[in-house]
Amino acid sequence: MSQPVGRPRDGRVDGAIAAAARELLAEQGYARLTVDAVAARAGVGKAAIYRRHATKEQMIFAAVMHDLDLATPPDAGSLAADLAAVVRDIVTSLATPPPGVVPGLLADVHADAAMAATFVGTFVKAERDCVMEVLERAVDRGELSRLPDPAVVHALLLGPIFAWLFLLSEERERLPAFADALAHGLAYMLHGGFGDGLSMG
Amino acid sequence: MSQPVGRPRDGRVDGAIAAAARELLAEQGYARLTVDAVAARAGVGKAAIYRRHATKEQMIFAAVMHDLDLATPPDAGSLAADLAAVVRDIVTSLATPPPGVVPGLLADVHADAAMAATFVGTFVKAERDCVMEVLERAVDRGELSRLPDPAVVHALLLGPIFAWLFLLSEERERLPAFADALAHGLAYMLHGGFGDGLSMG
Amino acid sequence: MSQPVGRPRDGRVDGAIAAAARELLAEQGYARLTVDAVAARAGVGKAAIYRRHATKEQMIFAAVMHDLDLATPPDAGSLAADLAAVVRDIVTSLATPPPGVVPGLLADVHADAAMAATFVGTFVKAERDCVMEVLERAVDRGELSRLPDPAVVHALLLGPIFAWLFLLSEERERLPAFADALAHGLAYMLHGGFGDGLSMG
Amino acid sequence: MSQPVGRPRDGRVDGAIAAAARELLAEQGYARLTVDAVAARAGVGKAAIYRRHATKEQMIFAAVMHDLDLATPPDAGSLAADLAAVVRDIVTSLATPPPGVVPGLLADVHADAAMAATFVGTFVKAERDCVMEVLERAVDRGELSRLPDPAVVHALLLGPIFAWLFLLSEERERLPAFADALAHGLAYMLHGGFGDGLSMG
DNA sequence: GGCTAAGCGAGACGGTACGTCGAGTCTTTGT
DNA sequence: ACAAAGACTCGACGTACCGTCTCGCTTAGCC
Repeated sequence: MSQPVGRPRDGRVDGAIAAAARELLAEQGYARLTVDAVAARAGVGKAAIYRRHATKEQMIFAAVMHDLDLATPPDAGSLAADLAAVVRDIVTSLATPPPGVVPGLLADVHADAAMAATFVGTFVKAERDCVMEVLERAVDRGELSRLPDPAVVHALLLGPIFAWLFLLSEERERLPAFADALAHGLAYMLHGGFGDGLSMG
Repeated sequence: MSQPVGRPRDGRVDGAIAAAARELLAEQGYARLTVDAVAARAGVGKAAIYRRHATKEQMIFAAVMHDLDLATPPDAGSLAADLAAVVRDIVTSLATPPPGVVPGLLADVHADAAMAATFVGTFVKAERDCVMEVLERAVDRGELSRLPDPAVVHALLLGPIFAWLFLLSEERERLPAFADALAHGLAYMLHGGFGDGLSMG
Repeated sequence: MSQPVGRPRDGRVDGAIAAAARELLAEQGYARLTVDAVAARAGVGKAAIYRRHATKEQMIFAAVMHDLDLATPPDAGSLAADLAAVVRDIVTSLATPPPGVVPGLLADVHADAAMAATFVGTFVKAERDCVMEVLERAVDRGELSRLPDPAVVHALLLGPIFAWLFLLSEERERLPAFADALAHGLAYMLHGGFGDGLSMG
Repeated sequence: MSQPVGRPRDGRVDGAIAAAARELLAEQGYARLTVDAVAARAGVGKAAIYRRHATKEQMIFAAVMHDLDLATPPDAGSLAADLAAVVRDIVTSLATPPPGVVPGLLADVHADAAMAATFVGTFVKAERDCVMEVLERAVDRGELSRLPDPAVVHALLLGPIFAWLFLLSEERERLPAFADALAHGLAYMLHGGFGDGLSMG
């Protein structure tokens, strides 16, 4: 391993950058965010940002994703309850960032293959693992006879929430009720055998 | 009504701009699209573009949205079959544009209130009308006892397709099968009473 | 000769264009003058302007030069008095247009060979004829023994006035006194034999 | 004094901009000069130009004026000889730049109050100092009894040269002879008392 | 009176340059 | 070697203006 030489990085700088980025995203929106503004707000040189992040997009990605809580929720006793917990986590992830940030980030992810790989390997995989765990619990419990395709279930959980917020621009007040109904409807579907093997994949 | 005065707009210019924009989106991707390049490709001055569109983003929006086919599909005899037809239209809308265009457009829509209003009033409303029509047919047919909330059904149709393509980056080959299963699963859910009154909306 | 066919030009349009151009030159300065503004002010289409003038510069040239009085002043009895009258005409030509117009016009003349030819053939030649006439009177009168080079005398009359106004930006109040001294100084010089044949040309 | 912070300006950039501008003025003329072309020729970004000059015109002004040699010529022993030396310097200043540059610059100077002030404070003042020095020498020598108004003498020196070149478009071959005659004629006039006190100023 | 040709105001057209802004890199001085 | 500051190249943006063209309409002379 290489011994670090010279002045070590100031750890407070990382935090200042992320905080400044989040503040400016909230104040001015995704499209109006500039690296110069982040540097100025953070009281930091632009070089300090580019020493840590290869591009502006990766800086934003890091700032927004920095503390996403994606641990699998504890066993709630039933598939429906477990799915409801997962859906609530998804809602939190999508509804917490300032408006415009999630669509902006998604566009940037699709414009850069490296970010796409990171995004799928980090965020998607973590969520997928939650889904997988919850489904396996249901099989173990005997609620489901076979393990459904987790990609399918994942899409059915994540997609409607995303659509509600960012495609249809429906009222956010109704989102918790919609999320809950989604979890129960999906459990009903899975109990009915949809999602098993051939019928869905 | 004010009768037009001065030289009228040349309709071929609108078409040339939209065509050039679509070509360049396909060839170079969303992020690399330049207004100058569109003007050059269309054989048009930049002024002609900015006379029609306030910003680059609105030009792209108009070019991509200009001829989306969102007519309600004919009655297929059952709710499941009708939903399958709607889902196929949605898949076509989302999967046809060159990669990166849909996420880019979505980000731009969320960065501009005027575009957001247009987007909801055009694309979303047209799709919503399809959904509504299909659900009313099912009620008329006696398949459903009550009319479900069309916003909920819309989110359940559109969201998973979008997630499959743009959030989860799942294989496009499996999309038709997934779309079909989605339509049938959703029909099963609606037959089961989910979406009626309190339980979902 | 070709018989004119079709609607004849509206003579009021020429006047309106020239008047609008002069007004806008006075209000906004040479560099800020636009053809659209002239057309709007004149209540005229741009085509009407370009039907009469090949370029913006020629339009300005015509508008500014439209009524320059360059008739040779009557015999005042002496070379000095005649020169003083010519100098007063030159002062009027140069000091009357709004500030910035003369330098602007001069730059345009030097940017376009056709305008340069017109300028020399019109304005310069008319002034040169005045100078020539005045010098010939002096020879006839016996004030001068030989005819000086009119180009030299012309430069010595016109140049200092131009310099006072546009190169040195000296006070305009002192210009009449300066012009008068110039005329007398020049007459003194010519009486002394400067300007004759070899000694000056 | 505030000590400089951040990266200092690269002095080579200033030189490259000025050199590129002068080259392009010579190659393409005043009207065809573009800022983009200057930047490209200088191997410099446009931002580097606009960091130094507020407008295209000020850039050209700086490029053309940057190294005008306006030192007072050494004492040549007589007023006529001193004036001849000053006139030669003026001829060099006016006849050296590519055609069209001097009129163009003059027009731009009159379109911008800030440039006008700089022009008078720099170029005019330096020339005026030369004139003043030469006249004082003549007074010290006893050639002149009183000091003439330097503004008047300046106008009489500079104006005819400018007129010869840019107003009358006379032959450049005859310019040296004209300049020499001008110097001697002016010396004759001054010796005769014109320019003293009341008679000229 | 009808026909033809050219004028008219209005404003869109292609093109070109402007001056600004942002991204990512580099070069200072300090610590 | 890292820090802040800020100049650097590059390239796109949206605006402005020029000179031309295209509308619908008016105004003349010639049949």
